Amino acid sequence: MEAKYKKIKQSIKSKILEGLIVPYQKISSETELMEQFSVSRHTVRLALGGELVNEGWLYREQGAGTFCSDRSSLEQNQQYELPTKSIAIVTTYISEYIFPSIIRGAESYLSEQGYHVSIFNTNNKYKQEKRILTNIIAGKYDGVIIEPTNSASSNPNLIYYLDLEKKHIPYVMINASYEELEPVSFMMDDVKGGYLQTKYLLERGSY
Amino acid sequence: MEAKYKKIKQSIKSKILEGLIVPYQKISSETELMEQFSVSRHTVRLALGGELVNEGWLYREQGAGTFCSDRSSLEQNQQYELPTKSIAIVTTYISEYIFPSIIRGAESYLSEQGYHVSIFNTNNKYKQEKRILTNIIAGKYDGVIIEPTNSASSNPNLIYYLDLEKKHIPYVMINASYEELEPVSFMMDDVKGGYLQTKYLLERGSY
DNA sequence: TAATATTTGTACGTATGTATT
DNA sequence: AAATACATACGTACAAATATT
Repeated sequence: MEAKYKKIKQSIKSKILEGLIVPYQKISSETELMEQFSVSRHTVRLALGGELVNEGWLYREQGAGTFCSDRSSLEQNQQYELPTKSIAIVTTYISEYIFPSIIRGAESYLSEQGYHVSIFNTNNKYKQEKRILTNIIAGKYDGVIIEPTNSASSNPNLIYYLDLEKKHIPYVMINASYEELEPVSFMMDDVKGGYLQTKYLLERGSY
Repeated sequence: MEAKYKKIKQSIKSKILEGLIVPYQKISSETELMEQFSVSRHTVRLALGGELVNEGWLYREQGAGTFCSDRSSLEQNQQYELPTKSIAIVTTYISEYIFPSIIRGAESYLSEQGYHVSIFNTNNKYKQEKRILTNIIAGKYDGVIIEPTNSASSNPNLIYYLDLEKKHIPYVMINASYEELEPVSFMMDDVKGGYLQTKYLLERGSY
């Protein structure tokens, strides 16, 4: 570590680790560091602009100064939490006629409530529907609006719908209903329907 | 992205993403890059020595040269548990005018490729945008098409966009771009745009 | 083996631009 | 308006590691 700029880096890094520099605190300016370490500005910038910024120790604001980063959020990088509430809307084909109206109806209510909307299309294939359902059941979503695959015939994924019920994940069907299933099941396809179904979904979700 | 060194960075990054430069391949020397781009050595080093090395795109060996990193091992560390591929589309208001066209353009291509589309709306609020971005970073998605919040001003969530880059999650911006960000960044808002951006995203995703 | 050339690393100087205070 | 602070970009020189002759 004979390089001058590396000594400066280590000095600053140490102060951060020791708590002598705390998040959002302004550190010495480039000019001041030049004097403190008796080096050129180029060397100071070599020290500041490299890893210290890139690895999240410092951040710089042109005209303002160089500041200590708040690493608390960054260190939990592996621990990104899931968002608060998400509703999944599953359709057979996203480009289908029902799509825009359902989405608009649902979104106008959900956005008021601070929910997220995730949209999936099954391509009317059971395999995809299964994958989506298992994904939803895994716990990522708090409610489901679904247009079941092959509405008319029996659905091999019924077991997953039953799982939804077991997990108390409220769901609403559009354009279909299965006799085997107890739950909230409608048949609607317009804007008002989207809104009402969504509202219903959220009310059910609060038990 | 008017800075000379940023253009050089982007040029090199693109060649890596496009496969024109493969892992362990030696790239042009600093002297050659000086001539190719008609800039000083200082500017070349500004381009090479920053994020490109720090984020694992390049590695340098004194006396030998600058080489393309092998990122395959790095990427497998952030194991995607997803059985299938998902693309997230983030807009400010789902009901906005750009939404239907973007969705249709994107979906028409994505459904061919067997991808899922998830849609989020930020309500043009940083807090929601942050929640969505952290969710995406958590590894559920393989690509992002995003209309950034408050396109015009600086975005406090820039750090999460940088995280996207670190995690090598390809993303495309619509209706905005930030100078602080290197990557694939466009400005489009029609159906064809949605299609092209999506196609681009998938091609980038296959490195 | 030895000398030379190439390539990246460190460090200095200077100037101007841009953003903030 | 002026001062401060970081950003970009030109230049030079020499050191250190590697590659080539």
